[in-house]
Formats: sequence, C-alpha cells, structure tokens
Amino acid sequence: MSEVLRPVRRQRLYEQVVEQLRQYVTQQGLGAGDRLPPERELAARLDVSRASVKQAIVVLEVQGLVDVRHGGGMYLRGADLRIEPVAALVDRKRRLPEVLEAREALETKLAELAARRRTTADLAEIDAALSDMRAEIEAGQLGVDGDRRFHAAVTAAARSSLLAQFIRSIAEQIAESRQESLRQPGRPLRSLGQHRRIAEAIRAGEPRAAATAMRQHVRTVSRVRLLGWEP
Amino acid sequence: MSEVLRPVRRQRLYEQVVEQLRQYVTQQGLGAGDRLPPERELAARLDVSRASVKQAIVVLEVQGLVDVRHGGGMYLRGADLRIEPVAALVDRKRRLPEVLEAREALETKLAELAARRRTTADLAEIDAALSDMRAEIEAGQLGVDGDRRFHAAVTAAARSSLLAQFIRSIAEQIAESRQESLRQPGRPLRSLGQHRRIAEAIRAGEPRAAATAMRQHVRTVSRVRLLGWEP
DNA sequence: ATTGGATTATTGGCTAGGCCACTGTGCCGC
DNA sequence: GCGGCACAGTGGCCTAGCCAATAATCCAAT
Repeated sequence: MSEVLRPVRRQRLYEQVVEQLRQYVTQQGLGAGDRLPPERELAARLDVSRASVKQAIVVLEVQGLVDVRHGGGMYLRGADLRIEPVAALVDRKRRLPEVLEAREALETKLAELAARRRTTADLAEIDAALSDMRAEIEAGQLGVDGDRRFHAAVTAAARSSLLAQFIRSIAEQIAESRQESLRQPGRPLRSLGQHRRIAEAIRAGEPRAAATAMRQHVRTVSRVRLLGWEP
Repeated sequence: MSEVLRPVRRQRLYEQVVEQLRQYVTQQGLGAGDRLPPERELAARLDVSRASVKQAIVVLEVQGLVDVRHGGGMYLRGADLRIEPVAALVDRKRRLPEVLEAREALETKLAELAARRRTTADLAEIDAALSDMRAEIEAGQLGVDGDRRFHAAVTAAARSSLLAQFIRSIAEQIAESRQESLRQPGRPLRSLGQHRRIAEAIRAGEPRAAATAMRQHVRTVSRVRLLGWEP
C-alpha cells in the first residue's frame, strides 16, 4: 500500500466563485450594506454562467453573509464575506475527517521515504525531537513542540518537497488535532513511545515497518474530536 | 405606527426543495450512505428545474449533509438531512434579529387589541400572571413562568387566532431569548414593572398606551444575545 | 409644491434544453 | 478467467430566455 494520495478533491466551480467574491469584497473595501455587482455582471467578469454565480450566491445566502432582494440587488450583511467564527469552527470540525485521512496518507508515505533516504543528520534531528518531547513531558507539559519537531524531522528526512508542501497546507488543522489529542490523559507518553518505534524503523532503514508504525500512530491520534463542545 | 407585520419573507424555491428533500429522506427511512435520486428525477418529481434542485443540493453540500460524486450520484453523509445541532444553534442565532422584529410587531398589535377586547376574566388572568411572576422573583427565581403566562394572557385577550398562531410559530425562540434576558441582573424586576404598565393600559382600555408599553418592553428584552459562547 | 400613478430599465428567480466529463457495469474477445 | 471497451447513467456546466420585483423617472392632478 505504498500508494500515493488521491488527486486533489475536485473543486466545484461555485466554490471558486465564492472565493473570488470574498476576495473582491475585501479588495474593493466593501462593507456592511454595500451592494454587490449584479449576477449578470459577475457572470461576465468571472466568465462563468449565471447559474454558477447563482449557486455561489446561494452559499453566501445560507451562511447569512449576503441579503438578496428580488429585483433589488445583493447586499453585504457584514463587514466582509468571511464566515462567522463560530460557524467556521463547525465547518472545520466537519472537514476534520477528510484532513486526517489525508494526513494518514501523507505521513505514512513520508515515513517510508524517510526510512530509505535518511542521513545521519536526519537521525540526529529525529533523536533531538524525541529528547525534546521527553523533556517536555517530564516537565509536566503535553509535548506539543517535541511532537511537531518530530514530524517535521521525518518530513525533512523524506526529501519530498511536494509531499512536504501538502503537509504544510493542512498543518494548521493538524496542529489543532495534535493539541486536542495530547490533552487526553496518558496520551503524551504513549505518543512518545510510538514516535520511538517510528524512529527505530527509520534508523534501521525499514520502509515498510516505518510506514506501518506511522500509520498506527496517526490513526490513534486521529481518534479524537476536534472540539469538545457538544451541547 | 400600529402597523402590521411585513408580508412573509419571500421563500426561495431552493429552500422549499431542501425542505422536501429532508422530508423525503426521513419518510423513506434512508440512512447514512444511502443514495438520493438523480437530479433529473428529483427535478421531474418536484416539478422544478434542474437548476433549482442543484441550488438545494449546493445547500446540503455546504452543510456537509450530502456527498456528491461527479457521475456517481449523491449520497447521504448522516442518518438524515437534519442540520447538525451545533450548526443549528449558529443558524438560529443568526436569525434571531428577524424573530425579534416579528415578535415586536405581533406583540404590540396583540397588546393593542387586548386593550380593546379584554374581558374581566382576561384581566383576572393577567393579574394572576403578574402575581405568579412576583412570587417567583421573591422566591429568587427568574420569573420565567410568570413571564410566559403574562404574554399568553395578553395574547388570549386579544382574541386573534391568526396573530396567536404566528406567535406560536416563533414561541420556541422567544422562550430562549426570554430565558437569556431574565438571567441578566435586575432584569426580572424591571420586566415585572413593564408588565404592570402594560396591564394597566389594557385594564384602562387604552390601545395606544398598551401598544407603546408593550413595544418598549419587547425592545428592551430584545437587547440580548441568544447564546454567550463566543470563543 | 407635493402627491400619486404610469413607464421603463435594471436585476434577481426560474425554466428549458443541451453538451461534456466522470463512473460503473456488463459484454466481448483473448 | 481477464483485460479492455462500449454504453448508459449521472453530475457539472453552459446558453438563452421569460417572468417578477424593484427602482428611478417623468408626468399629471390636486
């Protein structure tokens, strides 16, 4: 299962339009109550059909960001088109599973490559990360920094700028799940143990073992809900 | 300004379609992973254009309720199409201003009508509600029940089954804002005072005074945020 | 001068119909 | 069997157009 990642999730046209509209609003310095260009003009300027523009407008409408008046135009409800903070959290939470799947695919492959390509310097950095994490835990902390440093070291050892970039693009959400995961009692120590197994496989130059260990690690870390506030 | 409410908010076709789809799913007993009928079939059975169906689908997609695969069909992500609880709260909060506007219009008119049509029995019930609320407050409670009973009594005295039904349709959200409002320090007592003024105007048979007093009351109650959890 | 009513352009709501792209399935030849 | 291929089903997107609500303007009547 040394498989690559799936191609990027197909992006709907209306999603791109939504994004363009957000940018347009901030770029033009529009604020609450300001009017958006007519559908027809948007369609023309973005070179898409009115139907696609309409789908984007529907999105903004259900998110409560714009106010659409039949025959009267479309108006901003807030200062911009950014999704409301609380709603954004809900949204992120909803997308978490997808992110974690991607992370599993990426990190597993990274571990495999790291086992093949690691240099002595890489191994030193990995060891340093392990020490960091242990020190943090012994100091009563969660070991967040050591955790991050470890995964960064493995990524560096894999020497795939492409995979590294993919990981970077979801780094923020990974950081959140890491934080949440390490907060669970006993998790920091067990995480450290899993890191050690991964490091051993990489040091031994055993790609399959490294991949397997990493997969197991990521999966256990993934078994966590991002936010705890379910009323 | 004894004016009635604005005509109902114009409902978009896609909103109706979303509603129909929700009902369809529960009615057919569909669950997670089940497939929805094709767009074309939905359009035909609901007698709307495919574009409108698509807009509804976009809504469900944005809310993370369905999974749409190009060329492969549409699949339920959850057990039903009900919006996620947390997201529902966000949504309700977003719509609160609208609800409170409606409440102001309705209750103001109800107070006016009550001042014209109240019977001795109505006045007795209103007085009973006031006593209830005072007793609750003296017992260290918020007076939620007395509050509700008071507004119910005024509504009954107005003898407009139509307005009463409108109020009922937003009763749940009014209850939330009431709860939240009365939690503020000093609010229960001041609310009771406002209730007394409204009751006096109704007893005196002064529609304009009753309407004004009710409007002021509802407006102060409205100045409250539904939920406090802004992280 | 102001109000009230038509007129017209603008703009969103919705439909019809069509082409293309992706997916899955089953058939056919090897 | 097994691999490739054709085909039907389905979503993605477009073009073109009509209808309905709004808003701006102008004119007439008070």
